[in-house]
Formats: sequence, C-alpha cells, structure tokens
Amino acid sequence: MSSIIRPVKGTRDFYPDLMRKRTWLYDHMRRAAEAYGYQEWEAPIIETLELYAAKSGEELVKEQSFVFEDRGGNEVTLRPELTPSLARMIAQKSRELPKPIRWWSFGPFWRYERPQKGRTREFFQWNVDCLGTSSIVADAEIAAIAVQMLRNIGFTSDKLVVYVNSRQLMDRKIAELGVSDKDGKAAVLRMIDKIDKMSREKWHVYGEGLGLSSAQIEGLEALLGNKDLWQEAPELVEFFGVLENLGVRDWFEYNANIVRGLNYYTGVVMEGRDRAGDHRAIFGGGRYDNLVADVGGDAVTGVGFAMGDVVISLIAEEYGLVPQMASSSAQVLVTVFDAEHMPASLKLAKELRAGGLTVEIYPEAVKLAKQFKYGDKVGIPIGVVVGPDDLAAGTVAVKRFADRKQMNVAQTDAVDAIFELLNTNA
RNA sequence: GCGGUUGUAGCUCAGUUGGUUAGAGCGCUGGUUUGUGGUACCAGAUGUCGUGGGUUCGAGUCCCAUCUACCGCCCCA
Repeated sequence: MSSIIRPVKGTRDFYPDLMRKRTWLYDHMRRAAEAYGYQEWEAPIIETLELYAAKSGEELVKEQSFVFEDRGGNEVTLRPELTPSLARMIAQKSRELPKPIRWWSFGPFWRYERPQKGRTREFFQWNVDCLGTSSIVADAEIAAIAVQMLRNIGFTSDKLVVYVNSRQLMDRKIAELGVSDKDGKAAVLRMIDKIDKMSREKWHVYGEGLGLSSAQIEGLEALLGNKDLWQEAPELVEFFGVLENLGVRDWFEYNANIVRGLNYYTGVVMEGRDRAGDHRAIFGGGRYDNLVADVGGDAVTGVGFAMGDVVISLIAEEYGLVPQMASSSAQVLVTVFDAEHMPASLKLAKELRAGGLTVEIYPEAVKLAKQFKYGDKVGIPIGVVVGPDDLAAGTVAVKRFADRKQMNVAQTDAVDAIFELLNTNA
C-alpha cells in the first residue's frame, strides 16, 4: 500500500464517481453558456511566462505559478488563468472575428499554492467572456450567465449572492481621498481587499503603513460602509437596470469591499459568494478593456468571469444539489445463464444495441444472483435473462430492478418492451 | 513560507494509566435459496497500527524525526 507511487500534491484523481460530478457541472455550464449563444473554445495549457508577467497579479506569477524551463531553455508556465490566453488569441484575429465575440471554455488550471478547503493545485475552471463591445449589457449578460448556471443546478438567491463594484468608481473615490499615483491606488485596493480579514485596529495600522493619514483611512472606511455608493457610478446604475430586465436582479448586491485581485480589471467587478460566508469565492470576474492591447493587439474591450470547480462543488454538495447518478451508462444488463448460453447472451446484447439501447453484458457465467446484484449496484435499470426455457420459447425475461417488475417477451419485441419499461415509472 | 490537527481492515472509526492472540459497523465471500438483486438470519476472509529511530522487560498507545492528508495564516486569477 504505502509503496504505491503518490499523485502530485494538490491534484485530484477523477475516479468515475468524481468524474460524473465534474461532467454534471460541465453540462450545466455548457447549457448556461449556450443558452446565451456562446461558443466553446480552448487554449493551450502551457504558455510563455511573458504572457502573464505584465498583467496578472504579481504574486500569482512570481510565486503561485508552475514555471519551468523547457528543453530549449524557454521559460514556460502551466496556465494559472485563462484570460491572458484569450487576450492573446483575440489579438491575433481581432480584425476577422465578428463582434461581439461570445466564447466559453472549461479546462484545467494550475497554481502552486498550499492545498486547503476549496483550493487545490490543479483545478478546473469555467470561463465565459464577451469581447468587442463596451456596452454594459455585456457586463450584465456575463453576470446573468453565471447566475443562470447556479439556478440550473438548483440554487436560489437566498443561498448565494453576487457582489458587484466598479473599479472606475473606486479609482475616482480613492483619488478624491488624495491618493492619485498608480502604485498608491493599487496598494489601497489591496487594503480594501483585506478589510474583512483583519480587525479594525490592525487595518488602521496597515493603512498607516502605506503612508495614509488617519483622515484618509477614516474616509476610506466611510466609503466602504456606504451601501449607496453605486448610485454615483452611472455604469453600476445601468448594470443593475439591465439585471432587472433580465430577471436576476435579486441575486446581486452592491459591495464596496469587492475589488478583485487581478490588475487588469478596469470597470465592473463581481464576485459570487455563499451568503453564509463559509466558503471562498464561487466565481470572480469583471471588465478588462485594455488587456488585448496589452498583449500587443488592437484595442478590444472585454468582460468575463471564471468559476472554479472546487468551491461550487463543495457548496452544491453541502446543499444536497448533486444528484445521485448511476455508475454504469448502460440501460440494460444482459446476464449469462451458464457457459453454454454465452453465445445467446452475446447475440441478444448485439440486437439490443442495434435497437438503440446501451448494454452491458456480464462477462462470466456466474450465478444469476451475483449478476443481478452487480447490475443493481452499478445502477443499470433493467436486467435480462436468456436461459434454456427462454431460448426454447424464443423469448427473453426482462426485469426492472427498481420494482422487480418482470415479464417474458418475444426476443423480437425485447427492444420495445425495454424502452417501455424505461419510459414508465417504477 | 508560518501555526495546528491527522494517519489502525477496502471504507468509517473504536482501542482504558503502556501488558500477552488488535476490535466494531459497513462492504466483501459463501450459505439459508442450483432461473433472479435491494431486507433478514448464519458462517468466513482481510491489517508491515503511515514510515524511520528512541525509551521500556514490554509500544497501536510515550518521545524525536519524517512523509501524507486536512484546517487556519499568507496569497488569491
């Protein structure tokens, strides 16, 4: 046991039980994105370090990415996020792609951090982005898609919430406090991000450490406590208005504390959370109007969000929203009466498949009880038996496990009979 | 990088102030039932007690180290 080679720290082995849950999430993500006309795409999972160096968070690139040299001596990184790859790909084709560009993606990402609850080193992330339009409708649409997915899996707005803020608004307000240089503003944004994580005293000390006066710190505090601040930002007023029309306004709240860590955000920023506050952010996103130009392309504006698979899975499990799913994808288990009847079972399985059913055959002539037990255990709804009596009569025994309903039907009618059983309730 | 918790059967765990052959439930195998699973009853198999050292007449239990997973901090796309 202890000699089995271990998996890499922070990775998860997707055994079928877990894989089914991931696929379940993926299906809901796909449905939500496609409902709004988004196209699926994918980027490479390794990129040059250079791609991230400019615009992602500094900590992210320097300390939390898997960076290594390839055999040619080039520095490459396992992608820690998708948006820079998106910007790069858009930049390459920005003149030929019809706008708005509506794309979604789901794939693996890596961050070299200490694994904890809701955080792994390899994780899967759903990205939805709309580029080539500055309309606030795009910001709201992106937000609505995230909510759509959460609704699809059974969440309601009393459990989850999306906090919203505007980088432009905060920029303006911070400038009004007398912080105008770029680095100073970035430091204040980080300070805002920390307000919920430290005591008021510590937070004040932290602010003083940044060189802020106590008047400035108190001003900032008042700012963050102001629930109506959004009314001073036309983009937020409009944003909430569009959400109203899209029918999802109840999921959203203004929150001045939300600024998000990424450096490239320029406008609306958002963060999905559980209202109970027991978990990390479910998704995060915002508008990034300069990113495509920053990787060398024409100016193409964009807005998007990313949802990791880990936190949403934890919360969905917590609220009992993940359905029980059968292990086997088969609708029918063809049993084997004894070794002599194996050919008859194989032929029957072939015919059932030809009739459009998914079929597992039991590969050994063990006693029927064992075969039935197996079929029930892996979640196959129907079992069939072809024994000597059936063979002589040209029939098969068809049984629905759920209610033990069993009937003998002519072999030629088996497909219809099974579909009938599958389509009626036990 | 810092602090803490943890590790005993396939799984979830119990195991007294250190004491002789390490237990339970679930699961698994067989049987009650040689053409039929979910319940019930009967029987059975299964352990380098994470790893390496140390203390002791004696260690699953105490000490040290180490690894793993987990929980915080840091950071967070």
